[in-house]
Amino acid sequence: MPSPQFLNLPMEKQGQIVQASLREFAENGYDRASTNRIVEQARISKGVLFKYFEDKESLFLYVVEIALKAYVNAFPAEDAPSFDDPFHWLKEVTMRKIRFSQEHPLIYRFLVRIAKEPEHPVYAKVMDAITATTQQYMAQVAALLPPGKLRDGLRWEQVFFIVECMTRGFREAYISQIPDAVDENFEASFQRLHDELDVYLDIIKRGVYKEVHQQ
Amino acid sequence: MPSPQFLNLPMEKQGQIVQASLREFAENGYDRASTNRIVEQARISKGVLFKYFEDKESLFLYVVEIALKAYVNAFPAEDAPSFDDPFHWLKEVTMRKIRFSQEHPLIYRFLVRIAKEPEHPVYAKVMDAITATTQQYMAQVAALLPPGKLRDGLRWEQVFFIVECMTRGFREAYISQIPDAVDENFEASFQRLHDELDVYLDIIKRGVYKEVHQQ
DNA sequence: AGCTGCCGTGACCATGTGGTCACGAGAGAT
DNA sequence: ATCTCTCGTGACCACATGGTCACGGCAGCT
Repeated sequence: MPSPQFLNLPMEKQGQIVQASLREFAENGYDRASTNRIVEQARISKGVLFKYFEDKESLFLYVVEIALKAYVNAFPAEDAPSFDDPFHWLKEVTMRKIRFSQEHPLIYRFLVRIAKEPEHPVYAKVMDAITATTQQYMAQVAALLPPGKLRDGLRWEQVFFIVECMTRGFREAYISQIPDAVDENFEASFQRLHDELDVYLDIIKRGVYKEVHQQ
Repeated sequence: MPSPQFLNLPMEKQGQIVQASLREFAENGYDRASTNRIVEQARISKGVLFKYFEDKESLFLYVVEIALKAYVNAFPAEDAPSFDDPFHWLKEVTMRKIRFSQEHPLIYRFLVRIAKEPEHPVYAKVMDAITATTQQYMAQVAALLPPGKLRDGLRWEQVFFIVECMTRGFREAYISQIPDAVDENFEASFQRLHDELDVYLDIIKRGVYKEVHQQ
């Protein structure tokens, strides 16, 4: 979508523009985001922005593309976790999402913002890409879901649903205001999240399995 | 906040204005909402709207007031449920929220919209009012939380957290697109929700209690 | 009929928006 | 030195926004 001119720019300058756009869109949403502020932040002139991109929407879509690419990269299919229990996998996915939100806070906030604007045309596309990513990540899992472990009447999709709800609330509550830069005691807080998450996943696990999994 | 002029208007006209504002704000959020469209929808002229309300924000705050009043009324303290198990109460609260969202879809969407704009000044106020409502509703519950029922290391606040996450996802998934008017087979779908909700609450209950509660 | 006072009107204002375009700086070629 | 061509500039445009205000209609009084 961007013009060749843009793609021939030094990476640093491309980065400036993308970063400024990400921030502006993340903070204000699509409509309220101002191209004036973007060019100001990116230290370029108004005119050239619209030589690089056809219009505001084109810029937005490009930034969406970048964000999704980064997101997908955080879930490389080749090292999807092997597991003996689907809950290992659920935990791994959640931790990767959290790690992503800490390593790419701007992109994360950008995507979260989009998720709050369902009326916007790209909403469906972005959400599809995101769920597709984790679903592709779980492709092998689907086939291996152990039958008979769940209490009668329960389906794995219900389990996934409740886990997804919980982890979303978890992410929002614990990392709602992430700084732009990575925190210094990153690993320490990461470990705390790890433990806390275990508590909640264990609740659901005990709630859905026939017999209690040994701790 | 509105001028006496407005309050002396026939109720029907007041209703027109409030309804038009609710819809415009619910659909577009505060910033994107257009007073031009509001006066158009409400069939009044631009000038008089700003005689009734000092400015856009004042109108918005008034509408917020109306919405919150309606919400609070949906949780009358006098008939807070008596219970032998906090989960009865959790279920009752959730069902009332769902019922409210079906009986006042416009107001519900309006409040949901606000909940998606944390940067807006009224966000905190609205969220506080909402949580205060359910908390006041549960005042007696807090004192009566049965000790010793939870597995060691678990706290009730963790249980409430996970239930809140689950029920929010539940509401969003099942009633994301509610029509403006109440559905005709209202009670039937309400019963379905009832049953489905039981499944999820039961999962959490089994997950947090020491021994399984008899079904 | 004439006067008064209030309510509602919509053209109008300043401001900010997404987007344009005539201009100029400067590098390379001759 | 001059020409050319590309890239970047920022004043500028039409438009939509929240908000204003001189005006007119009209009910009630004298």
